Amino acid sequence: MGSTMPGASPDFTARLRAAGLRPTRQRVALARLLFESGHRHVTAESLHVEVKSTQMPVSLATVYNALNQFRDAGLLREVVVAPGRSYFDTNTGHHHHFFVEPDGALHDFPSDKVTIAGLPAPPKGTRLSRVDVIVRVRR
Amino acid sequence: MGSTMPGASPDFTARLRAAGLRPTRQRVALARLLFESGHRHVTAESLHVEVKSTQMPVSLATVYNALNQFRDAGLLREVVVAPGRSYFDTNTGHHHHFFVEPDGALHDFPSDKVTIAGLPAPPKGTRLSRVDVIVRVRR
DNA sequence: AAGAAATTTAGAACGATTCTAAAGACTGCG
DNA sequence: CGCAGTCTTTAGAATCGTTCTAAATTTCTT
Ligand SMILES: [Mn+2]
Ligand SMILES: [Mn+2]
Ligand SMILES: [Zn+2]
Ligand SMILES: [Zn+2]
Repeated sequence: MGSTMPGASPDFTARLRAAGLRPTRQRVALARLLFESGHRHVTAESLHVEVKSTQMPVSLATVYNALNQFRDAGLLREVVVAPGRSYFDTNTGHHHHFFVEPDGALHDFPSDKVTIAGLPAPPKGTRLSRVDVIVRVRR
Repeated sequence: MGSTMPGASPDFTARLRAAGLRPTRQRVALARLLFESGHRHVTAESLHVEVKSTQMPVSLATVYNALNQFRDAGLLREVVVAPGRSYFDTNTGHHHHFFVEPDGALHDFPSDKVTIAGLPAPPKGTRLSRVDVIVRVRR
């Protein structure tokens, strides 16, 4: 058995360490929720609700800290679709989003079949950073 | 001369009335700032600063009310580019945006030269509402 | 195990936006 | 015009999402 933490998640521990983050219990618990299944879109509040119903409840401040750190480390990407609320996306690859207006649900779609042609050159003195396509839909 | 308000703006008065909004002095003052010259991108705060240096200062609450009403009436469109701040856009036609990351500046670009091909069909039970393209650039 | 450094936490603080309820303005009618 | 009715404005309080503070706890290194 493992030397220090039975039932630990060496995967997430290593992944956090590789990102330059100490694998604290809180960060491991959050990383498990975020990364152990498929891609997800969460808000700080939704992730906090989720982690509270766990063996390792985590304060809301820590959820915010972790999300920002994970984003800065490239483990997450932040998606802005609505004023006043940030979504964090575990899918860091190239893709775009459907945003379902009333409920606030986000759905990925791959960018490799999408062609954006005819974009003008960036304004003088600026370099392209990212192109976000948000397809807003309603029921 | 006009019958009741010398120096009034019949243009804006009529435009507000057509939108189902009473042409109050505050709304006329804001409409003048927003619509009398070319297209603009404003925040509630920036428009408030601007209108305060006018013969008709307007409270911040009224600026928020007016921007939301103008948006609901189709006179403005709301653009979401950064968490925690809403931009209102006097250009309600089809177009997209450059967003200059550090300073928060927005620049329009026309959508008629841009081709977006290969967008997947909207999720089941939803109808397309709008496609937003945000080209994020940095200095 | 001990010390140093990083992290977590509760609660306060913050900035943007909305709400409340009282005062004021606009409109239609006499 | 003058009034009543309705809508609008306003200051200030409240709310909401997020960040900050500073003290307690955990992690890491030796
Ligand atoms: Mn953030
Ligand atoms: Mn709004
Ligand atoms: Zn996504
Ligand atoms: Zn615009």
